Amino acid sequence: MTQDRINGDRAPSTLAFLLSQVGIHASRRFAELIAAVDLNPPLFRILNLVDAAEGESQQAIGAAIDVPASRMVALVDELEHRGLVERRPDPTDRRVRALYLTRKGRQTLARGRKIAREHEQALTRGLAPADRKRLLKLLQKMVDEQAIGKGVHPGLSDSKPLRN
Amino acid sequence: MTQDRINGDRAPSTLAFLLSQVGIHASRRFAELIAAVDLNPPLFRILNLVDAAEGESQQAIGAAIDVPASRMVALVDELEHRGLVERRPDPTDRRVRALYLTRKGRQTLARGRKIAREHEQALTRGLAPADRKRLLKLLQKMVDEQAIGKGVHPGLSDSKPLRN
DNA sequence: AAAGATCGTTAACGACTGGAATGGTTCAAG
DNA sequence: CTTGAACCATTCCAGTCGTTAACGATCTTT
Repeated sequence: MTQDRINGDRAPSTLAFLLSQVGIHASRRFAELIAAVDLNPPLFRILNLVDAAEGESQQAIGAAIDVPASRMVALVDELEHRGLVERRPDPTDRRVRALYLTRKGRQTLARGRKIAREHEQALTRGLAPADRKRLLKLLQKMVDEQAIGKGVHPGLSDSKPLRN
Repeated sequence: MTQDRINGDRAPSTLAFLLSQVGIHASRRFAELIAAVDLNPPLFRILNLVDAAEGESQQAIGAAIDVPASRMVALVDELEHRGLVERRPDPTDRRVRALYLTRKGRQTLARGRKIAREHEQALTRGLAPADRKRLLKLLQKMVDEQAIGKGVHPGLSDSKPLRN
């Protein structure tokens, strides 16, 4: 095979670039793994949010992860069709569709979380515990200073092949 | 404004999640900045590659960053239309379109690199030099162990608003 | 010389998103 | 009360992108 004679790595590899590479890799990989329970990152994220705050409105949850209302509809539809989440009328506001997890939803969420943990391990495999801790702190610091949103990022929902 | 009563951050914030957040943020932000010279990440990436290996074929360069041949066409078209890159016939293989930077291409590349440096600084602002170094090493280690490709990731080409 | 790869290109299809417009509903002001 | 602004959920639509498949031209291997 024609070796990649082209030097794709000769660059000093800036932090910004590395961060992008690793971050996107992490996302993609997670998307692949979470597909095992028929979820994609946004869906999984929503399940988590609903669990953390049951009874909230779609938009409230959408706002928490920067997902526009119009998109939330389809996402929640999906979740509801699969019987993972329920839309119930809000007793105090008839406009609102309060979200609740179903028993099945909790099960799926639990399985998803397990996958997330495994992903975490796989990703940090090769890093000593001390390193992990350090990395965590450094990243946390960056997030704090960069005012990085906590949204679900569009375009990373599906698990692209990711040859590897 | 209705405070986001929903706890979007109560999660232990795993390394995987943080990495995704930060990485995607870095990509998005860079896309915004590089737009100042009318480039998007893939285009900038290609410019860099061509500079590093002038005279290479489109596909060779595409392979180096995991961009399929069919996509390279449009990308290089764009670059060529703007007069940043030239397609020249390859003296030894008439199928090949060897790529070369134009004077203007070099100028734009230089400007893009400056932007990249500024982005790097902005991103790591708040991190002590020692921290930066450590972070760099840790990430590098992860990349090595994860066999992460050096591709340009689809879906992150344009600069979405990224409220902030 | 023939068959099988390879390069660049084009066309077609499908996937995904966000914005605008629409009922129904609530809330605040007068 | 009554009226208008703000708000929730939903539908529709349009623009963006990227991937696959097929194609001619050209090289290479046998």
